[in-house]
Amino acid sequence: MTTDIYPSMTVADNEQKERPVEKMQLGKQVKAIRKQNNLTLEEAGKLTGLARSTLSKIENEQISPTFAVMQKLAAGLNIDIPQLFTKPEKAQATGRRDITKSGQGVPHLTPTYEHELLSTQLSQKKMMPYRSRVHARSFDDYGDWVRHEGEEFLLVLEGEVELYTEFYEPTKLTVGDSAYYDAMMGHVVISTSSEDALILWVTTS
Amino acid sequence: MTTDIYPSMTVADNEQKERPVEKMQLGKQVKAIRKQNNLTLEEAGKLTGLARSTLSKIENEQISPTFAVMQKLAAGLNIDIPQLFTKPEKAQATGRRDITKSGQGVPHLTPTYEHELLSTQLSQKKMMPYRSRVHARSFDDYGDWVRHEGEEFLLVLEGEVELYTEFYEPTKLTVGDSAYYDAMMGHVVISTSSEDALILWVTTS
DNA sequence: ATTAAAAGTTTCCAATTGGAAACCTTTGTT
DNA sequence: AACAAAGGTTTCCAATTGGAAACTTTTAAT
Repeated sequence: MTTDIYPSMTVADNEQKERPVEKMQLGKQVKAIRKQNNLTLEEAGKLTGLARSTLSKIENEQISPTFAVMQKLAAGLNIDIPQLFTKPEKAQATGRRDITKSGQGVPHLTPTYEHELLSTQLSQKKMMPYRSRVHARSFDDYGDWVRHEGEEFLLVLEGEVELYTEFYEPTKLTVGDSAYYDAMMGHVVISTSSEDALILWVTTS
Repeated sequence: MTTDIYPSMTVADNEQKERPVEKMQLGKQVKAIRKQNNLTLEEAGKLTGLARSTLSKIENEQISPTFAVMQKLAAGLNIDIPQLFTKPEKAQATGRRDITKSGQGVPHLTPTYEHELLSTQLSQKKMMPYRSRVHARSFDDYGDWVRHEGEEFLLVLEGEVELYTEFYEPTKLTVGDSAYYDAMMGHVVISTSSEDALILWVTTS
């Protein structure tokens, strides 16, 4: 070993420590998925291009399917391969809700926007909704692209705006129009009407 | 949920549409991971409990390993199985966007709602936005609670509604009001004004 | 209850995988 | 350059998978 910052793997290392083995039954999972789609082995066979006997054996853990077969399975059932052996993480049913009356959100001001954060009572949520008045009137009001992790959905509530996104032509949006984009792609919204535009935004956390 | 928005799978369905096949080379990936850890086939063999000939053949795509072997591989190299065939997601910047002009979404009708699905061009997205006219005028129009995986955000665009959620008192919402809740908690929205209410909904996938 | 059809399991065997060892190739040393 | 050693590939074969068809169980209908 040279001077690695992080210890690299060694044979000895691993022979010791046990990694918590993926103890999910691939078979159980496949069967569950098939049942969820109300398919018989015959039908699933048609979809995946596999013999129903093969499917039966996989479901009953009598054989360990090859990767090629797993690909056929996933493609045929229209799912991703990991779903074949990963438990569908059970809804963390928080059983909570949070209502925000109009105008009662948490304000957050910037030169270009006047944000009103919604649903701020729930901390662990997967989406971040907020409503914003757009002050910006030109791309230069931002200086540069806005860019961050996650995906973003927006809906125009009032006014008219122009949505600038990297790689695309600027697009005019009016009340009721919406857009969905990868937020890592540079993006910026400016108001093109006389008054400020009002936008609803939802971002993934 | 009784009123599914998305159609369920059928045999006919799938025989038509091709799912973009995971065209990642499992072999390339395995080799890359082994190299990253500065392991020889011999060493990797020790770690995983597989013959170096087997590893060689897997890396060169000469054989399709069984799931059992993939488990050994993952355990031995101390990674998760999906990493064996998934490119290390580079902030998965899809670099895509999808704009839906007002009224141009995909319609979906139920007795209680008139949905307009937004941003349907992007398939792998994390949020599902749609705009709905609420026909329902009483809880009984639904028969039972609506309940499903994920979280839900809603914003009232027009009209007045009453939001029923399990464990909470019904709440009146008017234009601009919003709510965020765990969708596993029973929920239902009814219009309380003379005309149908219009709601924006965003659900996690 | 009986029968027919559908769904699922098991058997049998050809095709493919996985391991041991032989066989190449590359790297490093003199 | 020649050699040795390490790393990697290919061969050969036993073990296992995957498909076709036989067989058993379940469901539905009379």
